[in-house]
Amino acid sequence: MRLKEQLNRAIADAYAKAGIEATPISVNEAGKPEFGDYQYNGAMALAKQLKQAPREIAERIVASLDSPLIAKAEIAGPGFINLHLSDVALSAAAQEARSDERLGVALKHEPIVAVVDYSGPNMAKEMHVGHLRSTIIGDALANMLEFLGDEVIRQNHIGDWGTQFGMLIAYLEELGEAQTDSLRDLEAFYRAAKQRFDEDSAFADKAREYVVKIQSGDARCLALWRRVINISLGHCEEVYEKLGVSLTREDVRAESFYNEHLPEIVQTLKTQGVATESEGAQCVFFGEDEAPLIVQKADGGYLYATTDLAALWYRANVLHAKRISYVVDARQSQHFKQVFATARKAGLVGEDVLLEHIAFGTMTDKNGKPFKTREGGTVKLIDLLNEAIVRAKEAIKKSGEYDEAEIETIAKTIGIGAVKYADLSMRRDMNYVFDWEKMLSFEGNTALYMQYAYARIRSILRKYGKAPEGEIIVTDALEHRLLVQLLRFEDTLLEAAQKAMPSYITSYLYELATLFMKFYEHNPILKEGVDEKVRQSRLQLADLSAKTIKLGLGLLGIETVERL
RNA sequence: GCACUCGUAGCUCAGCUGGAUAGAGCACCCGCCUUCUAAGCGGGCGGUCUCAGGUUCGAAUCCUGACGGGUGUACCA
Repeated sequence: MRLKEQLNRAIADAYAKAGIEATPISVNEAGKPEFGDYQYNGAMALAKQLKQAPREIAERIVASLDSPLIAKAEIAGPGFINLHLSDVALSAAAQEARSDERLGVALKHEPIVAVVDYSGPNMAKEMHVGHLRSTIIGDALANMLEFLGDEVIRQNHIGDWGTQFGMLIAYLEELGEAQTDSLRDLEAFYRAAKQRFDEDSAFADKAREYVVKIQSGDARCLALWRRVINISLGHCEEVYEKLGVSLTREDVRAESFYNEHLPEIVQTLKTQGVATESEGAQCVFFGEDEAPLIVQKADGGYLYATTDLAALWYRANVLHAKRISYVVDARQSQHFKQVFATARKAGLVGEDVLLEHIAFGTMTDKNGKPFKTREGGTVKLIDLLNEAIVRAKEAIKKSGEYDEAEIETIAKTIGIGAVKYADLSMRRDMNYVFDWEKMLSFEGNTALYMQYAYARIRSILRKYGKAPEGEIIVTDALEHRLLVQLLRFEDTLLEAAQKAMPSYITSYLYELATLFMKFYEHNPILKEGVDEKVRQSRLQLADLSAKTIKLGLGLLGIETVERL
């Protein structure tokens, strides 16, 4: 239910009715339960304009306020309007939501094609913990947009093109082409190849020559290259599978895919005068103090920026995207700013296409330094995930009796859930220090808290065994708050999707689960002595809570289990 | 040098389309399992929201500056 939209409309109507000629501001969620559910703070700002006391203005607004959603509007302090929502209206909406697969969340009226570019691992190395953020934030964003009705095209812009591949295939050839087993540990393979490259100049020359050969389409080199890419992609898919990320091979649109378009991109930029030559390279300039965007090197080679421009053109003109979101580390802000500006200037994307860099902070080590692949201190992503599952297993064994299969499922669900939640629950623009304990914690505000709340509810519903029915009757303030929180789901989701902020969802879910836990402690459901109508009502509140938690976590890519 | 970003409780973080006594988790102290899962609930402790100005009826939130951390800054991706 779009609560804010409805309340804002009610306020706008009240303005019109009261003859107030001004654009109302938006209602806010109330800071404290005593202040109602929502508050409207627009009266104070009007005082000067209307030359009237703010409380009097508030009274005029309240007198004209007429909405079935609002049970009571009170004026407080200097002119706050505290809105108390109607339990009758909310109950009806909640019942509707409960019987709807989408929990009452409307599909967009005008869906668009939205491209989400995320994960983008380098094929020369294994994924490490630094790749976690792009992968799971991007996946969450894609899921949210898709759920809201957009046609989402996931794009995994893998790094499969560049100088390292000459080195890798030269080394693979040297080992003997049958030796693909040695690629199983890609990190070790990379290190060994690098060592050969650094120590033997003849080998280095061959590696460089192979780069050219791949790019010019030499069949044998291409075959070797494809072998490396395939195995490397297999590693990634293993991680995606374990992580529960929705990316598939269909979503891969590698750097090499754009290779053939690069010359025409540069040509276009040159023809339009967007790119000019400087020190032999083709550059796009922005300002005195700003380094240019180089689109073609002095030696004729193309760069990262060129590929991104080609990708942008492709996404806007072939895929017809109207929103293109790059989920990439904040360190590349300037790069994207320049690439977007260049694409616009050259008309590679239309004015009506939203280009956004969904920047996220860097994951660092304890010294505040970003993880580096070649420094040995890197944690492989697959190792983190496996460790999470092991620790989850230990925690499970302490707390209950499960059979073997159940242990596997539950450990994976809560272990992976913990890792993803630890990351998603923080604002994405924050840097943070990688910490095993934090990633693998099961206490407090973690995925497990929500998963536990979910399992508790499912247990009650299982025990009851039938579908609850009848009205939802609010018997106390706690139930009212739970009900309001449940109906705030759509507003939260809309904002999270619009701003690409998965942490809005985690905050929401934590609050919801907290309210449910309190409700659970204080308001018995199946116990003796509970009035039958109240029981039916509470069962429904519990049911919708479970469904909302499951859906919300699901959009974040976090699973639930029926029993914990 | 220039640009971007962050600076909130001992630690990790919410809150930042300006609003009423600034919220969680962890840690620490106390209480609650003979009835729906104690991975939980209740209570306590803990803050000059980095600092200084400004805008405003009202600033953790907006603007300017300083300080501190991180990052980027011409042919890597």
